[in-house]
Amino acid sequence: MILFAQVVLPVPLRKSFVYRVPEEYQKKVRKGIRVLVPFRKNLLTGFITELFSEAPLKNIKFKKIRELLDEEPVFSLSFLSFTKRLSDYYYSSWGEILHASLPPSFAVKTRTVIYICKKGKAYLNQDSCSDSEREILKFLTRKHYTELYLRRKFKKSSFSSIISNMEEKGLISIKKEIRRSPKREWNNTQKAPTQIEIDDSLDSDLRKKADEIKSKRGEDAFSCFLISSSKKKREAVYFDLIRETTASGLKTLFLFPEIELSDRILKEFKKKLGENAAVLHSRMSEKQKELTWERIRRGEAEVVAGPRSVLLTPFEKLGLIILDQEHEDSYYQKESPAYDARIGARLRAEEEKAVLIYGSEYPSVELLYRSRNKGSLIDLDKVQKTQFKRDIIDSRKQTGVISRAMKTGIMKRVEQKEPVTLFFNRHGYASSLVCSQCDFTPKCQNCEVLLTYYKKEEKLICRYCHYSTDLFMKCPECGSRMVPGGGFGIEVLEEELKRNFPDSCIRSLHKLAVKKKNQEEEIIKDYRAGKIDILLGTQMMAHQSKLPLSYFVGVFYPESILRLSDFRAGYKTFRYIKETMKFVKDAPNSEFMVQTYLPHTYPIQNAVYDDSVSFYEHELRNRRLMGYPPFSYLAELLFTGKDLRSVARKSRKLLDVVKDKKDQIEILGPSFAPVKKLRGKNRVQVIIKSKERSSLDEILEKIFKDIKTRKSVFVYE
DNA sequence: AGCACGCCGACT
DNA sequence: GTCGGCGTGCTC
Repeated sequence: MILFAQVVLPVPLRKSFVYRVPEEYQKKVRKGIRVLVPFRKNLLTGFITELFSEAPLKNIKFKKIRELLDEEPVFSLSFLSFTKRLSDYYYSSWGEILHASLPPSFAVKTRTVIYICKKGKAYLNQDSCSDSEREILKFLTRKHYTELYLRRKFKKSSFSSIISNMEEKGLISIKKEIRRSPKREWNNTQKAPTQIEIDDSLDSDLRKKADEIKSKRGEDAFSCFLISSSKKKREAVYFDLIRETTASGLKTLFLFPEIELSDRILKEFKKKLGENAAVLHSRMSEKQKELTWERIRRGEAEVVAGPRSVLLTPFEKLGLIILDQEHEDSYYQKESPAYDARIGARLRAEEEKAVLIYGSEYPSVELLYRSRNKGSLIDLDKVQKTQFKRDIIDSRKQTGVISRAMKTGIMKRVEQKEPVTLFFNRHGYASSLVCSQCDFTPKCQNCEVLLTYYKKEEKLICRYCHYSTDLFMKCPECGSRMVPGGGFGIEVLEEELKRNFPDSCIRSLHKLAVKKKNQEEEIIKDYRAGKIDILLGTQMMAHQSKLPLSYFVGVFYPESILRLSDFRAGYKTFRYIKETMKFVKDAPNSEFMVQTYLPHTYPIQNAVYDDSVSFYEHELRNRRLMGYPPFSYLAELLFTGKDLRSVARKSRKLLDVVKDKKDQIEILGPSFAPVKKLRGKNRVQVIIKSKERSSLDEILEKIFKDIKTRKSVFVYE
C-alpha cells in the first residue's frame, strides 16, 4: 500500500519533501508524474520521485497531495536518475531541472484570491476599522478579487501587512486557487512515414571509422567517442549513425551550439531525415514549442535536435546522443539551473545506456586528452597540405594600427580587384572613455564594468548587459574633455583602412552593425557579389557559414582573446585563428596574415603554421603544470547578494571553512567576478581546484552546509 | 527563493 | 519606550 510520496519542487533547494497520498490516489501514484501540493502557503507543481508504504521520516506532520496531474509519468525512471545526477553534479535543485524539462504550460499556475468573511462585513461598521481596512473591505463586499488585482488597485506599500493582519483577525480569507487553462486537445496528426534519404556519401575511409564506432560500442551499454574532423566528414558519420539508430528503433538526440541556429540545420534534417526530426530552439513561439514537445513525447520524432536546453527534453528509447561543435561556450548554462551540456549529455547517455558522440574540428583540450587516453578518439582528418602563404607580423617593430606588410598585402589585392577579408575581435572604437583631467571613466550602472565607446553610433555600451547611454564628450565630474581610453577597437581599424584605401568599398560586420537580422546576410551577399572590396569583422563573422573564401585573409591582434583571464584562453586563441584561416582560398597565390604584439606565443605560432599536434602538447604541458583541467576539477563558486560587504564576508568565510582541507585543494580568490555586479547584485567568486572529484565534493558539501547565502557552482573538468 | 522569528539601532 | 533593519532557519 502506497501511503507516502517523495516530491521534488521547483524551488532552489537541494531537498525533497514527503507528502501523504490520499486514498483515492493510492492506486494511481507512480514515479515521474506531476502532482499539485501545498507548500508553505502556496500550491506548487511538484514531481514524484519516490514512493513509500510507511513514513520515511519521523516527527513530521505530512501534508496531503492535493491532486495528481498526470495519468502517465512525464518522466521515465532513467530520466529521473539522469536529472538527479545532473543536479548533484552542480549542487543545484533537482526540482528546478525537472521544471526546466517541461514546456511552461505544464506547470499549473495558481492565483491568490481574497474573500470577505462575515466578520469582515460586520467589522466595517466598527470604530476600530482603519481607513485602509475599510477601503479594502468595502471593495470586497461586491465580490472577491485576486490579490494581484487588489495590490494594483490600492497602491499601498504596506499592502501585504494590512492584508495578512486582516486575515489574522478573521475579516477576510485568502485562498490559493488553480488557474485552470483550458485543456489543450492535441490533434492527432498522422505519423509521417519514415522516409530517410539514402546517402552514399560515406567513402571507404569514413565507412571504416563509422564501423569502428559501431564495433567498439557495447550492445546496450554506454559508450563515448570524440570525432575530430572537418564538418563535412563529421556530418557524414553522424547521419550514418543516426540512420542505424533509427533502423534499430531508437531515437537520437542531436545538440548543436546556439550560433548555429540558422535554418541550415532544420533544412539539413528535413532533407536527410524527412519529417521525423523535431527541432526545438529559442526563437520558436510558445505554441510551436509545445506542439513539437508533444510530438516528441508521443514518440513521433526519430531525431530531437536543438541547442543545450534540448538536452532536458524527456523522451524514451534514446540510443544516440550527438553533441556537435563540442568546444563551443554556448554549451555552458550558467544561469540557474547551471550545467554544462557536455557533462549532462554524458550523464544522460550513461543512464540511457546510449552511445555518445562528441564532434569538433579542433576539440577542446580537455576532451581530446581524455578521449585519446581512453582510445575513443576518432581522428578523421589526414594531414592536408595547404598551399597558401602565411605570415606573422610583429607589431612591436611597426608603427601605426596597420603594419606595412599588411598594408602592402591588402593593397596588392585591392589593385587586382580581389576581395579582402579581415578580422579584429574587439568591439567599438575604444574599450572605454576617460576624462583627460580627472581620470573619470563611465561605468555600467548594472555591471560596474567600463563602458565601450562606440564612435559611429555615438553611444557607450556595456559589453555584458548591453546597457547603453548616449555619448558625452564633457566629463560630468569636472567638465573637461573625454578621450578614448584602453585598447582601440574595430572602428579605429575601419577608419584607418578608409584613410589608406579611400577608393575602396569597406564594410564592417559586428554585433552592433547587424542589429537588424537580415543586415548581416545583406552584407555577406554584397561581399559575395563583389560589391565590397574589404570586409572587416569580429569573431562572429568567422561563424558565418556563407562567408566566401578569399585570396587574402588578415587577422589583427588575436591577443585580445589570449589575454582573457580564462584557463582556456590559449586554446580559444588557437581556435579563433583556425576559424579565420578556413576562409583562405587554398591556392599558391593566397595569403594569410596575422598581425600581433605577441608573435612568438605558441597558440598563434601553432595555429598559423598548422601544427595542431604541437599546440595540444604544449597546452597540455601548461595545464598540467598549473593544475588546470583536464588535470584537475575546477569549481567556480559565485556568491551573489545586494550588500557587497556581506557577500564579501561570506566569501571570505569560505577560506575558514576549508582551512583543514588545504592539502587537497588550491583556492584562487575570493575576488570580484568578471561581471562585478548584475541586476543590482554584487558578484564575488572563488575558484577551487582539486585533483580528485571526491575531495572537491567533500569541500563543496561543507561549504554549502556552513555558508548560508545565495551561491552557485560551475564545475569544469 | 520566500517567509517568519529574533535581536540591536534611530525615532514618535 | 517602539519601528524596522537583515541574520538565521525552515519549508514535507
